[in-house]
Amino acid sequence: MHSKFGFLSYEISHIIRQRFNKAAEPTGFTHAQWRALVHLSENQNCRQIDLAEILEIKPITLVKQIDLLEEAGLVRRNKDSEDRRAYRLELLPKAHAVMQQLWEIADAVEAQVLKALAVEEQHTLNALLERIKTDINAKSSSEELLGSMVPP
Amino acid sequence: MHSKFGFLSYEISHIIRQRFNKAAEPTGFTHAQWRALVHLSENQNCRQIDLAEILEIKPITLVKQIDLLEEAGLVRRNKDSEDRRAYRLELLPKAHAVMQQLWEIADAVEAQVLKALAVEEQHTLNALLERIKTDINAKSSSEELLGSMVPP
DNA sequence: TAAATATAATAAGCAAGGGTCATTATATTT
DNA sequence: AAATATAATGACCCTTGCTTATTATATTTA
Repeated sequence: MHSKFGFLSYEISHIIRQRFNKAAEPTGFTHAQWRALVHLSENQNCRQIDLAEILEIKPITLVKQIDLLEEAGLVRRNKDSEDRRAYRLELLPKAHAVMQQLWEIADAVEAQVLKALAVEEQHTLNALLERIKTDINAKSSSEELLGSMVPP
Repeated sequence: MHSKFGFLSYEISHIIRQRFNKAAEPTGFTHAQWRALVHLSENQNCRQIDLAEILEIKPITLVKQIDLLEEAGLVRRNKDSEDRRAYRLELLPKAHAVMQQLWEIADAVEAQVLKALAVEEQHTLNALLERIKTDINAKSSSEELLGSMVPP
């Protein structure tokens, strides 16, 4: 029998995104922007390219999300004083209020989705997923390393 | 500390889809069509609306996937003899050959992604996700039931 | 130090996956 | 018979992400 981890993880995360987007609709923010906000708050004043790497999306994909967050007054692009090509992303005060609201939605959606599991099982699940994620990241950076050692 | 199950499951399934789509590119099928094929093979001769419900997508979204699978000669729409509005979806012989090839890709991608976990841990992970999925399905059908008992 | 190369942000335009709303042809209920 | 519900689908839109190319700087190399 084949494993269905791929389908399962996709289906569950799809449900989470759908429910989040629906519940967050009045705020005007989507799950993708929410993800950017959370990672930005954990890496304040980073450059766009850094945040893109953290989010594992291409810089051009992030540009549009930042545009939206900037229009909404949650984020400001500050010129990097040391590199005139780059911007530093600043999380504005308004962002914290919005994020509090979005965390409530995110937590509620997640609790609903995970309610079939005991708290201990939820920890196990998260720990297993964290290990998968860490391993993937480690592998891709060792590949990058390998790539840089074998120039074209 | 907030749980990040939503982000984790999204990120991992996104990686799986990306890798699958890349590896399956020569076959001309995407992960969404692959998912439809697998669920159809487990529910042969069902109607489009049934398959859409199984896949948790809207019927109109499925229409396009079935169009592609039909063009590729993997699926045939047969008129339902009891309901002239409906089609029954038949998996053609060619589908089985293609699916064998796609299972190899899917299994390889999954093995790569899950390789940080011991086989036993992989089983635990799948079992936990299955329980989440089952619980969500059970809840949504009881909601439907409830809905039908309280007409608008 | 001038020239080649790399990098940060971004514009233009595309793909995949999914959705809403409306339509047509049947079924089912009233 | 008339009203309502349902299966498939057409027209068109959204979200998230991508590739390729451009501009303005930085950095490296010859």
